Amino acid sequence: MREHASVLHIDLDAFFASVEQRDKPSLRGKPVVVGGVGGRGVVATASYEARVFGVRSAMSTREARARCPHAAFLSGRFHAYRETSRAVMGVLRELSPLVEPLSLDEAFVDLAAAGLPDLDEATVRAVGEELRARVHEVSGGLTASVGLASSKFLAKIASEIEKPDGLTVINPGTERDLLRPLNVRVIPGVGPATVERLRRSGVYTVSDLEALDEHEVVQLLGKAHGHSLHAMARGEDDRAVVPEREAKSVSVEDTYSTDVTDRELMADLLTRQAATVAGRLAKQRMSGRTISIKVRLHDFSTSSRSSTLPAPTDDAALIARTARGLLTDLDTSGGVRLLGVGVSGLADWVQEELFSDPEPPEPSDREALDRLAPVVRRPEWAPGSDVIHDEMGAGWVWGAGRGVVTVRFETAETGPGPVRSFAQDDPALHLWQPPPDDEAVARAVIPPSGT
DNA sequence: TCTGGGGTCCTAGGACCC
DNA sequence: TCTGGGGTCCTAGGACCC
Repeated sequence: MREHASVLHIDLDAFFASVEQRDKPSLRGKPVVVGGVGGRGVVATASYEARVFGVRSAMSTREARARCPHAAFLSGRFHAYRETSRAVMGVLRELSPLVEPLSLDEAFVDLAAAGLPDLDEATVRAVGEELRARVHEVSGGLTASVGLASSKFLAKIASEIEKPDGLTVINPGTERDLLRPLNVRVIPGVGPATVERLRRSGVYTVSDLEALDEHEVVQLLGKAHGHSLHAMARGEDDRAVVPEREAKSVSVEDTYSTDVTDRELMADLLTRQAATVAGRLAKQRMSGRTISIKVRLHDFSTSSRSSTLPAPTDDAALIARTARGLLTDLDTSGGVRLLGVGVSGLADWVQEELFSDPEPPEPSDREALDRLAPVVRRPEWAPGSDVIHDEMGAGWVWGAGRGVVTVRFETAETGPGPVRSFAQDDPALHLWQPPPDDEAVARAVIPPSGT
């Protein structure tokens, strides 16, 4: 626990809707709802004028329309939101090097790293107010709510207290009294399922939770969750403000306005999503080993399937082929409302382990390969021992499974080359007859249009 | 015609290895 | 015939957050 209220949380009020009102004066003072406008859309943000009618985030757009038919329903201009967000985050970073964005409209700032002369209440309050003014300025008139406290958890609660367009400082020492009467739902990580479990144990408020000993909470909610909730109920939270975090996955998903029943169409949709994911990976100079699909059926039940490749890839064709292979596993006969493709297990694009294990063949191996004669196609390929070879160079078979063979190419002249994928039964792939005491070696004869 | 899209983290079981 | 005990990786699902 810090001795000063040096963690700042800032939250832009009704962010998406406010940007729309900023850019379209005719919407000012009127109910605005930003979100999915189609038949299966949900509300991302409602302006305060729309909230009066009971419109809330995550509500279906259908219901929002019923509650507030005269609101403006907009699908969102993420480019504008991102730009405004960038300007605001820039202001925060002028204040302290330790800024942790949580989303486009929210961030923590560590004032202990801001080089302030003092961190007493009057100082942090003044800093918070000045920040709100600066944000108003650079964002073209948006309002923000700011909370200041001795931890992330409490700073976030603080910013809610005077929302919108307000500022609250929770002074160190007063945290527990402030928390006790609040609903357990205020604790981060307590969602509907946890609320229900706690309710069955007669726990409604933070003070109820505080009365339980740690063992009981862990029993009820599991190790990690129980531990952190027990601590937070006591106002204990020593999580640091971390400025940069590496992405762990990249994914795309789409809900269709009507359920998809045609398997071929599903395959096409997955292929397109794979291309989108591959594009994002390439843009971030990342690649990943685990390919996942997500399928939501007509009844909203959701399944996922994943497959881990031997080496990271950002290749759209390989991601697509793997994704389509994973779909084979699932019964979609009732129709599908959502499909998604994701890649996780991310690595920087050029990473040593990509090339180091198993050892790529030495250039001299290439000559050895040339002396071998092709005979038959191989029914399956052995990662790590089969070698594929064509005019691009020599490559090891990295992965084989689910109908796909991945090959990593490398030559002495060009160095490490791409990871490419082939259908396991691709007629272009030929087995080379190994010498009597040599291990199995393969050769790929790839047409120019290959992969 | 209830219920988005982008993520993160945790759990639990099985495989596999030493 | 009587069978340990970790550790790590992988998969599937669930909860949660904005």
